[in-house]
Amino acid sequence: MSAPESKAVSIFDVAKRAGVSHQTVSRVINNAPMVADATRAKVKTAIAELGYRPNRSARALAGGAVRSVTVLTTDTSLYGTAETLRGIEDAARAAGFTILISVLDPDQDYSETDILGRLPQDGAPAIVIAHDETTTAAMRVLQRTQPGATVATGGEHLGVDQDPADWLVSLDDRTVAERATRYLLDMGHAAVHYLAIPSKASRQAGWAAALAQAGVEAPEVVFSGWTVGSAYEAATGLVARPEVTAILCGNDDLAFGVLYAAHRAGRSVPGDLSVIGFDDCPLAAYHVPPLTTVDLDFRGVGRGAFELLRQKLEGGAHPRPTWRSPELIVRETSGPPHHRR
Amino acid sequence: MSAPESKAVSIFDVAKRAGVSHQTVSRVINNAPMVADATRAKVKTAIAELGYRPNRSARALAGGAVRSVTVLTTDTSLYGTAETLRGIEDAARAAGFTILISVLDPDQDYSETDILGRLPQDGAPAIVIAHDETTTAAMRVLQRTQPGATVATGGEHLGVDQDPADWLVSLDDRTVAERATRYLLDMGHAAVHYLAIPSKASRQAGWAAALAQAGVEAPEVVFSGWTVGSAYEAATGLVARPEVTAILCGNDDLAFGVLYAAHRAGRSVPGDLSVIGFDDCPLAAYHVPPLTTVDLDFRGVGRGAFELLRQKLEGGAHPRPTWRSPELIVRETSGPPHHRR
DNA sequence: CCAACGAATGTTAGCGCTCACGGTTCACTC
DNA sequence: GAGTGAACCGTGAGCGCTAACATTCGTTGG
Repeated sequence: MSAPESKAVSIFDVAKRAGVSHQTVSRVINNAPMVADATRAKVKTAIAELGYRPNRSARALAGGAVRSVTVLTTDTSLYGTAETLRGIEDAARAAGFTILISVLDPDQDYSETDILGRLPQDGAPAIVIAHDETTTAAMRVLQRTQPGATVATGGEHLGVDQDPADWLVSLDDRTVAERATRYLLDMGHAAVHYLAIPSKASRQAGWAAALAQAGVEAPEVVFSGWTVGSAYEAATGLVARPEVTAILCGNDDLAFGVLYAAHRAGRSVPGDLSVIGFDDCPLAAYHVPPLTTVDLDFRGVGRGAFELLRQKLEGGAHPRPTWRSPELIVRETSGPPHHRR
Repeated sequence: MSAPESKAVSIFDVAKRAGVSHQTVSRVINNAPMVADATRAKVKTAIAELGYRPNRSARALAGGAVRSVTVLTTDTSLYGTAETLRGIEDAARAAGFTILISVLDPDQDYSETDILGRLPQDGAPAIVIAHDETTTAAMRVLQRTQPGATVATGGEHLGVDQDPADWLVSLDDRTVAERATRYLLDMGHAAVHYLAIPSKASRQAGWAAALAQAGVEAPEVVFSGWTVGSAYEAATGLVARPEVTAILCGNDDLAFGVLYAAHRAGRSVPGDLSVIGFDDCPLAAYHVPPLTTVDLDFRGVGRGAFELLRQKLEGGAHPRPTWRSPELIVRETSGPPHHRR
């Protein structure tokens, strides 16, 4: 019934109660040295008794340490993005950072002011999960205006200058794409087709490289959207052709779409058709049949991105972040082609 | 090469340039009335020329409108949560709100201070996506301390007081669970088993109600975690029993786990076993076989939650938010039981 | 023609905090 | 016993903004 609106307690209230100056309180909450243990204790009890909580806006305004990361991304529902976000979250939470997310519209062009305006203040730490044009452009802006407080993850777009100092060229999926393609080729497939997501040129590049090395002419790339449905649509034509015996897919969702299309076309997997995905999403191992795919440690990359950012912010000798490298996981959607005569 | 660090431009810089007072600038950026069109224009060009961007911390500190929502949740990678978040994002973005997310650890107990400390400032708008104990507890704290700036979504835990004014009892999945169960019963299944997620008592309640109404004794509920893998583990025992002919699953992921378990046990779907999920995730329609499930409009609920919050914040006559109601989508994992004699 | 009004603008005082200093105190030295 | 410096603590200013009030000036009506 009574108003709990009783005016938030400030550093001054705590100071009065503890019989010290507000600055001493500030020192205590920031764990600064040069405070006697006795006073520190007094202040701490006062804080507890009054239920004091520091005001972030004030702290930020006064020029204190920021303790927040803004994540810029387009689509939070994609597996890779979501997992990366999870990784950032985990690490940021452990470090006591608040995380803000700002979702950009992939179909929109943003001015420099638009992008900068998404940060809570000038120079605020940011991580860009760059899986498309829009986010890549955002990264370019931030990289230029505040290189010391920005890192990116994902990316690997060809033709973009990606300084490893702030662009976490996260996973070497080019190499693993090459390996996956070669694995298919080595089993005897005459060709390997590629169903592309709207990003990740590196995977496609790896695929192309493996084909070139084997002296096989690269079939035309088929383009799909991000969804299972779009993959199904895009793949119906492909799976109908009996000479197509192996399809490498831009990610697991696309692979599921292809599998469904194959099923509808009456083609058996892996007998008539081998399918390989990317991501190793949780379902991959429990699909019928279990999906051959590439394990990509997005969560680790997210954590790494945060650590890298922190490194930039605070300097010091943080250990260089690491994560699992991509690995082909052979399950039951891939095998040698049918022998037909 | 030159430092772009040249001290962020403030309202005073703009004021000087436009030849007005800083307060007039403030009025312009807040679209306040009582400003002559001519001066407004002058100020606007000054803003553009200087590339001025308002400082959020300062604004918040000075007691201005907040324009941010903090979303509290535990696991952002669950389909329901992720989609709800998407909905909130969409709506918040359209309204020009910044969104902060704060991820709680489901295995941890939080004090009131812990929870309140996650908000950028006292009384800041918040939305809780409550799918478990931890988030429900967080909601209770916020509901008590700042009822005018908090809404929750999800929930539906039995025994929790959920005032519809601030708790968006989002989707009536109790009723649809009942309907799904009856659908299976009506096709001739002697019993319907339930594989439970660690939440959503309402689904289980609907299932139990349908069985009771049909005079069927409710089989023991089998409990699973959130992942496909845990569902697979949990369901292996169940699918091995030939008298089990129908399983209702807490969500689609669990259903996929059950389907895989059934496959491994050599039981055909829907011939030997009917399986129904909840969520209608994108993959459901493209699974082999396509999954019978319940369409749940989480994204709509997320949008709704934001609108409800805004309503509380700003008052006025916003339209009451709406979303699709849950609907059973019959696909190919359900059918009448085998007739055996 | 002047008081009264109100639209348009300016002035002042903080919001809660940190930074950069300036003071104390007190143990030690020479 | 004055001098020194470290350890501790306090004071004042100001971050960029908005709320509340004060002021100016062109209009209006009696």
